[in-house]
Amino acid sequence: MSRTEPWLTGHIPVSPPTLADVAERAGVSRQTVSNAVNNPDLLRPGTLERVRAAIAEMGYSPNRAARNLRTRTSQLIGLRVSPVQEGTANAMMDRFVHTLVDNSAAAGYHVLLFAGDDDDPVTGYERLLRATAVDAFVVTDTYLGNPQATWLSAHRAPFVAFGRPWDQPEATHPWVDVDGAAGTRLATEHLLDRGHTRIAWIGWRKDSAIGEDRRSGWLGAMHAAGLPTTGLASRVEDTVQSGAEAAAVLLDESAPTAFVCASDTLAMGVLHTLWIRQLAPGRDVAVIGFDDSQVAQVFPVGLTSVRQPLEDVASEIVLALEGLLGHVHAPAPGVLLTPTLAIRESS
Amino acid sequence: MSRTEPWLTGHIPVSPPTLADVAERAGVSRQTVSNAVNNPDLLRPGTLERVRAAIAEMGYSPNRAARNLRTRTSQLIGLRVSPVQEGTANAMMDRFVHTLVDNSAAAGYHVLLFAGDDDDPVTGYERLLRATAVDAFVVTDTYLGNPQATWLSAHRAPFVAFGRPWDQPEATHPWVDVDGAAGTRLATEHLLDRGHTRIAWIGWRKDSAIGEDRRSGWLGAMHAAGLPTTGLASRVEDTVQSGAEAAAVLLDESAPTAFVCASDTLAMGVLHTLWIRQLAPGRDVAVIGFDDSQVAQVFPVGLTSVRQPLEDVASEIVLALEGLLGHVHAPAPGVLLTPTLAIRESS
DNA sequence: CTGAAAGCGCTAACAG
DNA sequence: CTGTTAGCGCTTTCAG
Repeated sequence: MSRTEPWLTGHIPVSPPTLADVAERAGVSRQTVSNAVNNPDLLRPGTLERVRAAIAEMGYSPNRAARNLRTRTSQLIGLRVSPVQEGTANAMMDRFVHTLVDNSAAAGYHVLLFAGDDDDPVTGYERLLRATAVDAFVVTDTYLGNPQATWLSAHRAPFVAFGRPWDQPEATHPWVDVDGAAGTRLATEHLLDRGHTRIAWIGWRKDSAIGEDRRSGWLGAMHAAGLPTTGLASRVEDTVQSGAEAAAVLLDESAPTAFVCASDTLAMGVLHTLWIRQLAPGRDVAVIGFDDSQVAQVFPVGLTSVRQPLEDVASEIVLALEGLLGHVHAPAPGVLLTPTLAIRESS
Repeated sequence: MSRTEPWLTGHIPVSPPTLADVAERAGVSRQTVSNAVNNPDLLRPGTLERVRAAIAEMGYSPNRAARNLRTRTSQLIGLRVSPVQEGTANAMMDRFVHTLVDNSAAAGYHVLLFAGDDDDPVTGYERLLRATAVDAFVVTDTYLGNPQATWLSAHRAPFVAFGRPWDQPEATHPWVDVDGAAGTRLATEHLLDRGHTRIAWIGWRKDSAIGEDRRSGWLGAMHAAGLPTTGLASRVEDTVQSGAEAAAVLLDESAPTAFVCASDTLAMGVLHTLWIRQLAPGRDVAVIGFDDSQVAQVFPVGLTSVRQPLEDVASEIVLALEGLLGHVHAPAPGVLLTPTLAIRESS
């Protein structure tokens, strides 16, 4: 592959070979070359081989634009990137994007990144759609109240969401999500196994559906174990500072021996408070975060964290996309995956 | 914009309007509509307004594939994503990609992500190039010895590198890079200002050009201050573990009061060793990392870190790309940007 | 199984 | 300043 192709050799840039060039060389019609590429079964073995040889010799690849124009597809999947949030541990998207790119490639798609500002999340989608620049979208930021999903549905644009349509039970679009409650349940049960009984929760404000979901896993596990939860829960903003303050208050008032947090960011706050109070994470007080971000992995003590199976999420999303675009009526409107626990020294 | 467009309203999906549709509605020829979009100056104000009204009414956008076929461009910039490295603090790419997407959008380009495996870094590029699927590439992983850059140059493919062609002085392609030596010099001088004199360096193996560059900044600043550096430098692998071990050895043998590290990952290792030895970062021993990763930002103590001006890198890259694609012979083959220091509690 | 004809939607090059 | 003509490279009919 890394051999120099004839048409790229010359010092004067020359346009790549076309179907017609290959056809002439192989002594067949253009159509036959097209078939050799797209429907090899239609060719007699001998012809096929001859055409293939010509293709290889000339370094031919079908022109994308021409094919797109003809087939009315682009083999492109749109993914909107929202502005980076500094100061949070959310490098999760990085991992997701990577696996999405890999999975899409296997299905013959590329990922097109486009910018979007959070004030008007819809216009980016609309432009690409009208220009028929992408075949479908992957929508990730469903936590925003999800105007994109609603808009895309209304406009019959193919898309798959990473995230459940929390507040729209009537939504029928395909989605893939991770069971946050199962994750925190896993975390809590892990701590119960370690002998902890006073396990605190630090999560987000009540208006976050994801936050409430994660909280319910902790609550359920505690109740199932017959343990009280009064005074052991806190709801704050997703910052290190808030996590640290919440931990301090909880330690003073309820003396928990372990913390389950809705995010790694909050868990870092807890670790900060422990450090100030000379408490050793994992030995004196256990801490578990959520997302298995790079911060959790690199942090010297090693932060135990709930890890989303993003590889599986990506592959399910691509599967759903293929269903959507293959005009196969996808059977599964929603897929819920279970996270795992990355256990480290902090628990 | 978020108003429902006529052609998207119906419950039966109907294809978007074409140039011809708009032309008919506006009572002009197709070419005039094309001009209204691409060369508005050519139209008489009255006609222009009439055409624009028709465009708005029908919700018309030029079909991308058709335009691409005709103009032989794709308005797409290819960016290869290599497999995620777990366990390192390198979320830098995240920030870079975001700013690249934003800057590209402003220039009328989208970013196409494609997968690449590190064993054969070239084939992904070749396929896209042959299919004329992208107009140009941005190459980021120049530290690999850079076979991509060489290959792309040889094949006269337009690309801009993020990273200098360290080992190829004869390279003529445009590149944008960050002055690592300036960054570590900044860090070292900051520590000197704070009264430190025994400042240690923990960096990478000698075969890393970037590593040697960063090391030279520390070395230069120390020498400029007339301070000795013997026994104060260590070269290890880029892992938390290695950083921790190197710090332990250096503390035992040379008793430095400050560390400058080639990466945040290594700095985390140093912090780990300090923590084990009950030394307070920033008070007992100062630590400075490199990259201002999320880890540095979120870490409870707050890790001072050299921050690459990725926004500027992205905008310079897009500038270079525009030069390349506009067939303007770009005047600047290389742009070197200076990093800043994000000062936190660890120093 | 192979070939010929047609056209996807757009814009470059002219002519009026 | 506007309209006509031509064709980018490909695939989808439909005949042979």
